[in-house]
Amino acid sequence: MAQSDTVTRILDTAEVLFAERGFAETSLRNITSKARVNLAAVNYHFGSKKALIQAVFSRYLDPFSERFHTALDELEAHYQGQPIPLEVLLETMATTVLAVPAERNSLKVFMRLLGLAYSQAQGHLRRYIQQQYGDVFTRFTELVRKATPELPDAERFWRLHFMLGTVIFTLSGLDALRDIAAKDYQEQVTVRDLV
Amino acid sequence: MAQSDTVTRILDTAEVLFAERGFAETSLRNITSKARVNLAAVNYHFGSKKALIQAVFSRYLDPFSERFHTALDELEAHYQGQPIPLEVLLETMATTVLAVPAERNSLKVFMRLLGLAYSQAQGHLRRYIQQQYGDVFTRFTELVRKATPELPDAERFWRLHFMLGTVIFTLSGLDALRDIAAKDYQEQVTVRDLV
DNA sequence: CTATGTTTAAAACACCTGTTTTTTGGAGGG
DNA sequence: CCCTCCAAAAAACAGGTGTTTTAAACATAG
Repeated sequence: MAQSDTVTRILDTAEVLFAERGFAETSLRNITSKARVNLAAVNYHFGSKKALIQAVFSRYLDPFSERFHTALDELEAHYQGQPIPLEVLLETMATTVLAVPAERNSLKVFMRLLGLAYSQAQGHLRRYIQQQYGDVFTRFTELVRKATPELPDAERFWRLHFMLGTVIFTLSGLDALRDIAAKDYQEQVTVRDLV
Repeated sequence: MAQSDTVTRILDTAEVLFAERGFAETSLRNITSKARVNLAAVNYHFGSKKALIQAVFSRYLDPFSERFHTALDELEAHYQGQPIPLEVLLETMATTVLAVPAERNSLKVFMRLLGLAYSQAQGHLRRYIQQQYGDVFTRFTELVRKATPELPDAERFWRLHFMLGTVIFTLSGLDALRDIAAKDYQEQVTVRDLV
């Protein structure tokens, strides 16, 4: 069993358990037993549970951050200093978000993790994400600012956070909602329908 | 020290600790030591930690449920079978929500708890809330249905959940956002501004 | 005052947690 | 072959968890 096998096995198992039950409710023994891996492997490869949590996020956010940066590069090159239309910015963000989990587990897991990062106190996580990926978000909001110069700063700030809240909250509870919807209205709902 | 004193002391302390750090991250010893109450008192008065969590929610949701029912009664009496306008329904819900925590701790705590109930798996909680307060919500959505007969059921369903997500997500992270807003824009934001 | 039921206090219980240490296994290079 | 190095496995550790038990204090009714 090569190293990478054990490491990715841990990451794969951890991310779905975290997404399902939260961080505190998921023990290392839950993860290692389900991943059929020795308990000590987590502390051996990652150092601590906190580091494992951050590694789970990195595996999603690193590709996202990179792609989003290059996508914004292309947009800026194309518009040559002119403000990029708001719809284009939002569309770009949406497609970048959707592109990431396609090759990994699922959009649901990704969104659940983002929701947990927001809601579940876990101070270290928010700090980590802030200092690791804060610049992409700052760059994006700056472009949004140029796209909507008529809005007061506070107004734009609140609208962005409303949007974020709606998306993360809804998509992170997606299959619960899908279940309700299916039961109530005999209707199939897919994510593509929503975007 | 009369009984009620110990019980309410536990509830008062538990609700802010739960709101701050979540359920799993808050131990009974945290609660009882901060409330200056014996550890065993929780299991004596409530039976278990799960029951304590449910009791915390009941203290918020029972008054809310009751008031909301009577508010809807008055509306139905006033409109005498005619559909109640959507804006009136939403306004009523908002004012009822805001009325509850006025006499208790704070809107922030109430919203944080609702957010946790949604996001933090805690299967027993969602089940409890569903079977305890499901009827109020059902009644409300039914009135919304009559107010918006032109909407397909699924469309209305999603719009309601989008709205819920926005409100809960935003208000539950309110002071974090308030801090950011204050730092970024030197602007004071109050909840009243938002509704 | 005694007796009864109820609330607090203290201690102990069994279990689970993240982490560390020790031991084993096995592959690659001199 | 032996040695080294690294990964895996097993065991042990210290500390925290929810809960239960035991003992004491208290109030109240007979």
